[in-house]
Amino acid sequence: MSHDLPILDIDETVRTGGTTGLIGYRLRRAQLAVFQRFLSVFDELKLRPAEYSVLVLIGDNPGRKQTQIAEALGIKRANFVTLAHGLEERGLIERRASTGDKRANALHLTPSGAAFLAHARSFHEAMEAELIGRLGGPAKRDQLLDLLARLT
Amino acid sequence: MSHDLPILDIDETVRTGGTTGLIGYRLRRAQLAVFQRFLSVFDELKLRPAEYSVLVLIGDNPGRKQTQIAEALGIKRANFVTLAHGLEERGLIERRASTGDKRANALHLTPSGAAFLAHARSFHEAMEAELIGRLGGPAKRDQLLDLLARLT
DNA sequence: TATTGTTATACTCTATAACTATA
DNA sequence: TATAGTTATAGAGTATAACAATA
Repeated sequence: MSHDLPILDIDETVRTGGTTGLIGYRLRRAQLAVFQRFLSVFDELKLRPAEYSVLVLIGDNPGRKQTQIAEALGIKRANFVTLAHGLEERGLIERRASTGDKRANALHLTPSGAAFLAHARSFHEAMEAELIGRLGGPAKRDQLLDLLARLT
Repeated sequence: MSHDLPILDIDETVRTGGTTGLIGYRLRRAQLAVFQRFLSVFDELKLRPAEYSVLVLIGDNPGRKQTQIAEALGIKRANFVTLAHGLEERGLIERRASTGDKRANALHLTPSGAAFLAHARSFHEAMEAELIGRLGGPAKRDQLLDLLARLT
């Protein structure tokens, strides 16, 4: 892998000989490919990436306020409302009255939400295993996560 | 870097102890961070990532049809119309009548478009150098690009 | 005054269908 | 029949402002 290879290998008839950077471009391409894979795997569960991450966070941090979960995921609290409402309508989460602060909603998984999350997690783990395989093993995965962390 | 660290380090009060995968999540986070950096750097040029990639491709492949440039970048040809129109209105590109096929537009940079692109490239190269620094050098960058390619 | 959840709204990006003129 | 460019449109995702209830 050299930095002066063509940016594009999608269509061999269109190429660049640029020596400019391409980290952002390749990063975006890889992210889109992985997300596309996620979408197709989670299609039958009718679960979007953001919804899955919310369930994971609530499962690991029951009782938190909407603002806390939303901020941890980089979701604006205004947009989190619709997301949480959808999960609540599906019976996966509950918005209980918070003890102490009457403004806040304490988020919890319902029993069926916990079961659903366990199922979704197994899907995710299978996908992750496939990605690790493509990367060349767990050591390569750790290498990738380390490099990504340096960009964040 | 181990795989059973918390997914979230944004807010220490919200964490997961999950052993599930996080490649997609970290990939998305890193991609957003890099794109955010791109947006702030290219803000004064009033240039979006997609517009920049189009200019680069036209610069390296003058005379190509809209469809060819669009497909190479994963942009729908319907959405490419507005994008190309904006670049043309700014005097950066030209849509010339294609020789042979009267349906097609042959895309070219204008002289000022070429000068503008050279300027934008220098911005991009500086950003890329900064990213390489954060990664720990060119070897690390190549390592990252190699790993990303395996995911695509 | 500040914060929580909420509504309304707008802007970008992306996706599809359908049209026209050419091939 | 198929392709190139275009238009219209719809759906996500994301952003801000403003409000009522509560702190």
